[in-house]
Amino acid sequence: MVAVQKDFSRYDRKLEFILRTAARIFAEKGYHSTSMRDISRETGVSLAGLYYYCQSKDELLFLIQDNCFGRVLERLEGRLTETHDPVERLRLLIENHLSFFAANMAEMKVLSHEADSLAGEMHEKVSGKKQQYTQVVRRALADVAESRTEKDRRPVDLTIATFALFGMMNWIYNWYDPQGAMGVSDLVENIARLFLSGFLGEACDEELNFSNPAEHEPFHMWRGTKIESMNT
Amino acid sequence: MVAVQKDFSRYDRKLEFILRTAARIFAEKGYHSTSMRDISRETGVSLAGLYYYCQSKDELLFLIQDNCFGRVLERLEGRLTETHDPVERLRLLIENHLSFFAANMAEMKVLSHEADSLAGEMHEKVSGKKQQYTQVVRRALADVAESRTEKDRRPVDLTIATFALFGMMNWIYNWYDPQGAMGVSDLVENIARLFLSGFLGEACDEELNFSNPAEHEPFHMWRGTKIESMNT
DNA sequence: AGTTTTATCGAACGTTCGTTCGAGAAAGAT
DNA sequence: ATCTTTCTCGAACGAACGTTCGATAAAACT
Repeated sequence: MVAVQKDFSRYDRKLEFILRTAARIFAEKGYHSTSMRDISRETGVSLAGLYYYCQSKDELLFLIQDNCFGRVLERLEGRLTETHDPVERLRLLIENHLSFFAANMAEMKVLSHEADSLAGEMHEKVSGKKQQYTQVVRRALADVAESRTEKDRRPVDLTIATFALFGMMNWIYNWYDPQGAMGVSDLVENIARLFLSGFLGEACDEELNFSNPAEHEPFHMWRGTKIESMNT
Repeated sequence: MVAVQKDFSRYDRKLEFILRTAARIFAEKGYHSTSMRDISRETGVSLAGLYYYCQSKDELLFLIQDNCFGRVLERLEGRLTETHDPVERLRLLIENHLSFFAANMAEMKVLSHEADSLAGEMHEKVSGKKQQYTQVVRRALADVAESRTEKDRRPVDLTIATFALFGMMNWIYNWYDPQGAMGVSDLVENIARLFLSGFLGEACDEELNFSNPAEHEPFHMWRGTKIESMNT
């Protein structure tokens, strides 16, 4: 019953290692096509041993999604306190989403692509966070619209705009290669530009403050250092 | 060996009925979570009987995807001959994609969501059509950009713009309800507006010719009439 | 040292899966 | 009416699946 720091940390780090590996395989072959034997093989943990760290395959998916959503939300809410300017806040939001996506492609792909692979309570909990996140984005868009005179604003439906933005951002798991030549900064700048002022339309670079592009340091959702093998 | 019209038609119509049902179930529960027994139950065709109409479960998915892509491409190429104005062509392209999507939600969801569920030759063939489609869209965007002076154009990366547009359009299966209050016209207008002139930015309604909204007649990919049950 | 807690695993269980086979019914042709 | 082709299906097969159990090893604690 006495949980010393070392034991607690050991268990947690190995669970995290399993989750990280599982996320990678889920992203590669899809949740339903991945077997517990796949995860066993890749982690080096025996098939039965996995069930010491989770109650079911479902729970692995849940832990990945819940953790992932928690981190994005957490970081977003921290960032949004930085400024009160609606356009700048929206740019922060896009930057937060895309840089986190790029730094955690596997987990975010699992989050986007396996949204309906859970059922029951677990599905409810993840869906709750998704709705919460959606509301934050919708609110941010509404703020931008309201900060404008009717003349400087496009007559775009708020719901469509919200999901269009999500579509632009979440679709990247279908084509973007984080290792490739195109950096996260390019992604953020282009998508923020596209969404705000469109493919044609007038410039808004001053407002978006793209003259000195921000640093986009990778933000990994897992705490532990990379562990190639967990053989003790 | 003598294939009379009636026999040929009978076989084809039943295969189509199976494909249509399979597409619906694939869309509902995902390809890998759908069993041949599910399809058997919903179609009323016995488990073994299904294999008279297809060689494998893979082939069912392939036939749906191949058929679906074929139809969109076919219709798009027909429509694109209507005009030479780049902006109008792009609007046509968006309208074509979204109205087809809305009229064939199940099939298009299967196309978007199960893009990597096939392997080997079948995957190659569908991927080929996808690349072809992507090229057409990319070309259309390039034409729009080239028709503009540098001043009237946003400095947006062509690859990012292409996939951002696909993201906006394909993401709708995650939220849009074709039976709901929001019509396809709303979808097309808003997304075309958003993509071309952005959430802020200047108007482009004249160019997009939104004053008299076009008719968006449902275009169903299957030829046959609706068949509730195939009991003969 | 001994005792308790934590961690690991081989072997197996029951289920479900995609697919096959051969017999037979239905439909069409002559 | 007879023969041929087209179509259907119950029953079964082998493989793979998620999960469990009891034994055992490793680690931590006293």
